[in-house]
Amino acid sequence: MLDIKLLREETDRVKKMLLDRGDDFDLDVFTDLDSKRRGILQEVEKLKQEQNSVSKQIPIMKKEGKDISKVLDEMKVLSDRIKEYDADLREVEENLNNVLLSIPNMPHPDVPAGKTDEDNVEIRKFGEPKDFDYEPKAHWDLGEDLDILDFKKGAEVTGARFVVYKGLGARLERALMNFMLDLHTSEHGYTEILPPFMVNQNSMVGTGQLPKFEEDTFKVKDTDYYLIPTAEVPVTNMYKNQILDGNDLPLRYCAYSACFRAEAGSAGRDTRGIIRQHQFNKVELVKFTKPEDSYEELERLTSDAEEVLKKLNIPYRVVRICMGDLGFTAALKYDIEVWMPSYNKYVEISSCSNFESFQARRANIKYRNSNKEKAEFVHTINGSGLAVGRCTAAVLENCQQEDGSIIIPQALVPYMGGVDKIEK
RNA sequence: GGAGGGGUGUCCGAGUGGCUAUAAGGAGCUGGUCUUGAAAACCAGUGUCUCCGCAAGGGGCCGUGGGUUCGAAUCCCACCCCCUCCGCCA
Repeated sequence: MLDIKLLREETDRVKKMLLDRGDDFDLDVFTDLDSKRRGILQEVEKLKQEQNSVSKQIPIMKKEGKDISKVLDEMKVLSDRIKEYDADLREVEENLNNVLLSIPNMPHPDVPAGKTDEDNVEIRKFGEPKDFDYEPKAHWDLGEDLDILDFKKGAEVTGARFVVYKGLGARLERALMNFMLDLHTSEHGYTEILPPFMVNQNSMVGTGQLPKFEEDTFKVKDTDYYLIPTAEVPVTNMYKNQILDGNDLPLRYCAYSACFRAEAGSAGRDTRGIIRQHQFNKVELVKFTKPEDSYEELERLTSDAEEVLKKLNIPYRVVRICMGDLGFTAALKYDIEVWMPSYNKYVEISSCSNFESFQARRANIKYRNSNKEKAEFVHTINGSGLAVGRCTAAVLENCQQEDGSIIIPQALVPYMGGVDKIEK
């Protein structure tokens, strides 16, 4: 959510932002509702002031033995009028709030212009894609041949876009999760969280998934609960409606969770393999920082996530996401893209974003350095560290041998119980 | 799932329709007095708001949302959360 003062005072700037993002939201809707609300408010508050002051007089007049029946009659009329205004106000405020929750974040000036992911700007690269002297296999073929990924069973047990990991495939996925969590907790200073995998609607609004992206979510029937699309949601909302001690900032958390996404609108994309599933594993990094530290912390978080691929020695690049591809909530975003031989290109494996105060304002998360100061909104930052399923796919494809076996990266071998190769 | 108890400001905690509840009292915090310095003691200040207003000022907020009333933290309804006991259960 943006500061309402910004929307009022710098309407043109916000309009330009919406245009740059390719968002078709009409800001005049906000302006109208906002002035309507203020109009009603000024009327009703005048009436309430009168009601309050007369109400204070009533017990005094009673005590003096005066006849107050006429005053009570007048007050009844006043009270009814206030109720009418309040009802109008409620309606306008509900609409206004929905509008506020539907306006995307203001991008940072460093966000490159552009409309699609084609326009994202490469920032740096690690490693070189291996030049196979044979036709490399895709991870779905490798996985089926080695009997470690079973797409047929996933489809039978549940449906399309679900997979069953078997044997060393399951072990590899679990090894990656543990490897990532250990790296971030013991070397990068994050505190591990194992959050609930369902959250209430309020939390989904807090981090920006709702109300706009309902069709991307899985909702649990007859409850207020949603399956989390990322651990960002429960972890960020741990501090909703709280004032944090500035001396404790930045807070750095890492969390494993399964993630659930309906992938509405992605029909036909990445239908083979484990790149785009309805359920996948992810280790998420989340930070709460002071505003002045947030961009430095974003850089650190991104490099913390990159470290996973460096240690696995798998090629990747980092891109800065352009205006049109930025997403609703971010002010600035880096994607880490891993080399995927079957796609013959780099594929997103992590998105690292600074939301500035956008989520903090929605979830009402503040800090103050001492109780002399007025509390201010924190900045929130998060990124995948990394998407585990995609990382499994990357290991299979990048570490494959001509005979279809997989050489496990050295850093993972201890997590594989000493197994250094997956073969038939 | 059943029965009972509870949710009040930074924290503890009082308050069951108007009678300084204009949220008591205490702790904490800030400033001061005293002191070589500190502690203690004493004095004073100290809730919040993405609410309205140029300001003066006004309004809202006692778990959440409705309602009753001239007037609600207080009464009514629904829901959420926490605690105790019972049942069920990995």
